[in-house]
Amino acid sequence: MGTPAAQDAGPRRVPRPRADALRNRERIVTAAREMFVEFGPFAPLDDVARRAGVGNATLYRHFPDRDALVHGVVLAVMSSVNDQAERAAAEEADTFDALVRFAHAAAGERIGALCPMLSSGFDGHHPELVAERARLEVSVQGLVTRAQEAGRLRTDVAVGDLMVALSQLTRPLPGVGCLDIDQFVHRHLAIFLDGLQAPARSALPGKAATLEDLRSDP
Amino acid sequence: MGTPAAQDAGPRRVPRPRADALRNRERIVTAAREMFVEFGPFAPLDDVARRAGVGNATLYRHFPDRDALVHGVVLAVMSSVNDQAERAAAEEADTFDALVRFAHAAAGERIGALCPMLSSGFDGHHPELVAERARLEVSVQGLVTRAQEAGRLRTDVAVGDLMVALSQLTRPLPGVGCLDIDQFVHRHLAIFLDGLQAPARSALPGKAATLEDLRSDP
Amino acid sequence: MGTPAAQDAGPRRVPRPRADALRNRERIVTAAREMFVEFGPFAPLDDVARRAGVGNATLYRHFPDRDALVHGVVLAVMSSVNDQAERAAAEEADTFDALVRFAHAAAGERIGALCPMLSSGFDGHHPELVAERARLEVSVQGLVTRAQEAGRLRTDVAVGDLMVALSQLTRPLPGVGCLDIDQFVHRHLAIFLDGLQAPARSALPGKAATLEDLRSDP
Amino acid sequence: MGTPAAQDAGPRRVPRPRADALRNRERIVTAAREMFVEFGPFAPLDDVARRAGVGNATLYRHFPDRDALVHGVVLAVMSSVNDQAERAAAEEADTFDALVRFAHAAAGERIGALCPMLSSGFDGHHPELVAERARLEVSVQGLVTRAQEAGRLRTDVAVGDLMVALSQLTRPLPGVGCLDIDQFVHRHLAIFLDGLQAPARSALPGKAATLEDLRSDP
DNA sequence: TATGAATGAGATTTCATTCAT
DNA sequence: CATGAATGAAATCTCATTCAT
Repeated sequence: MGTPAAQDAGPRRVPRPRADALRNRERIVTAAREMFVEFGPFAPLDDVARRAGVGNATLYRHFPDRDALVHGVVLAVMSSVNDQAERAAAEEADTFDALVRFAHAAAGERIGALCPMLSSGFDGHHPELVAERARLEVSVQGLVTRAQEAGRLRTDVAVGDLMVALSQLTRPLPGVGCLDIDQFVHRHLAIFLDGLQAPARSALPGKAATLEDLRSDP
Repeated sequence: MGTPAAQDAGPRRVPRPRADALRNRERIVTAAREMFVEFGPFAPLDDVARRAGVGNATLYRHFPDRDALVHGVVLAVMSSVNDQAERAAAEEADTFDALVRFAHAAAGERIGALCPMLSSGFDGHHPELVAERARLEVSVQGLVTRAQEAGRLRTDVAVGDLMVALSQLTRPLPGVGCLDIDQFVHRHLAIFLDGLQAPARSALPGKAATLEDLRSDP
Repeated sequence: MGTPAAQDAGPRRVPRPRADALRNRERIVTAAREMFVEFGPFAPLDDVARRAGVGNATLYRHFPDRDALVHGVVLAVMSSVNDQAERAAAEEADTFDALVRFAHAAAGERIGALCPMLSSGFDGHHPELVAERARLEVSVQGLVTRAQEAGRLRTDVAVGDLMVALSQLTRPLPGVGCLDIDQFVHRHLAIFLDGLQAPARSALPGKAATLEDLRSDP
Repeated sequence: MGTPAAQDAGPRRVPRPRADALRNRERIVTAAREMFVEFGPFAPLDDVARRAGVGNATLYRHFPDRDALVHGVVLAVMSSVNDQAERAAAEEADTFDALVRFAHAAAGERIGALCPMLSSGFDGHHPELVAERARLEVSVQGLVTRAQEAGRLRTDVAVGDLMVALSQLTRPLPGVGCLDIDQFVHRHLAIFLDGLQAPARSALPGKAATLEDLRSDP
């Protein structure tokens, strides 16, 4: 006490998570992400724990139930996707090329695996999720807006359309890899992106999907 | 034996299914199709039976296990889809319009629900399935070929590309209807179809998917 | 159809539970009652099922969760106790003797084992429970009232006092039979019953407990 | 070694427990006593530790397993009860009044919570327990003997009867406070004490319980 | 020493499938 | 043939206890 280190914080309140605990949490999220991509969001949690190399109860310490784990994985994927969006915006000269690069990068991040996770009990109002969505607003929405202003992207679509179709087209098929969908993903994405270029050949039914529409319970 | 009734078949060989048994089978397939669309291919079979209004053991009499039931549903969906393809080919003058009409009709038939079913243990060599695929060969393949020959469809895609993307884009989200995907399906399909029109704006990665590629275990 | 048996009931609605199912249900309740007496209301349900000689899932078919099972056991015990009360009232000449006989009989029925069960999630408003309590109202309340009117029972106690003290004094000690409480139960009950005889030697603190006070959530 | 400090003990033999360790032990026993009264003797030990405001491992340092903790709590309760007995004997003129006062005081000390604890693996021969029982012998046994010699207490009961009935009548109902038993405890105790006064109205079945009978494994 | 984290064993509950009426 | 009931295997989750910081 009285040391400089003790000044800016109360005495050992929230005593900084231990290094090994952080590493375990990381490993669990990684394992869960892989398992969910491969077997869907109902992969046995014991298997997730085994793949992460921890006991099952350790998993439950970090994530009290499946929904919490799904939440963690969704956050991780969204974060990666946002990273990709920011990188694409920064490094790509042409506005549509940036979109294309982002889309294929997001496919690589297995963004399609998010879809089935959203079906689980899911709190769309969780602060962390709201924050990550705000980041998405800035990055991907930016990509879309700039491409539209440059006349490179048809104006009857919105960012939600891009995200949903991107996710659907890249959704994995849970279970064993009979009919490996991955080999087709980038083809179909390319076709869809072609369809996104202005001018529109056909009038689109329905209304453009905004980010708000992607909220679980609006 | 020897009686007129026994002429075309041995005694009590295939004793012609009773009318109520046939109706039960039909109701089970219908119920299973709805449940699989709503909850995915792992919906509890007892629930399927309850929705069909029969006892669970009756379900098991008609379909010895889940795979058999999935098989039945897949056949039913493929059959409906083939019907739609034949109708579109017969009634639509423009070759690409026929494709468009077929695609939206197939989306209405919930073809996307097939995807997760293909993950189950699935015998791609089953005679009925082979037969239905042959019908697909004639109908949808015909739509594609004609549109390509008429210069209305880019030539670097194949029928497998259409079927897979069509299925993926229309896949339902299992669970409660948070984020109702259905409202977007036809939009995204329209965009994808725009992308399918010739000439191609971008070179497609990978190779075109044929019907053969859609076999579960190639 | 058209038979007399089919007249008074719609066609096979609520098709009368099967004999073996009824027997199983009975066996489960009996086993649970024994286990709860011996190990308390948190005895493993698998053990209950094993003692009943059925599979665990059979237990869950009859009683969806522990509370339902506890409910069933409580009903069974209350029913037995009510039987004892009616018999004592019918066969015993002296009004206080009837109370005494009932109390010891109820102790033999292990009424004390009810106490810890009431701690579980427990629906005091369940119709069956309400009915059984009404029966208690008639029988035990009758015993108490008559004894009081005959001047054989102090008038500053009520039926709730009797039931609670009777239950408490005869509560089993869960776990192995170290310190076998059973050998003392009837002694202490006799002393308490002595204290119940008029005239009161001491003023009682608090207010008399009615049957209403024994409702879980009043 | 050889230093003055090491004279009365070998080097670092029983190095006198630190003040904070003692305080922790105290807090753990208090918390455990409260939790056991409220939730029974199987309250999660992590919860006990949390209520005590210490880490779970600290609890395990002081009490290697649940039985050790139960042992500690039982000792604490017995000690309090003995205190009450000595005070009642010293301050109350009438011998039966002393018993009455002691009984109600013991009820206030939650002596009833001891009952379920005796079900746990319990070493009745532990020296500390033997010592505390000896103290009980002197204090409560003294109260009983004196009242009997004064003709104020029926002679067919023994101190074990008093202790067991007293404990049973004041046992708490674990779980949430539906049916709050506490409001009735002192009523029933008063009735029981009335029944304890001489002369006996009824012959008691069984044999009087001595302190020896309360040993866990006789 | 005190602590948060980790762990495996066990309890509850669900469900695909078989049995008996 | 149709049905309700029964079953075991597996999944989720809890908790007493040990480990490492």
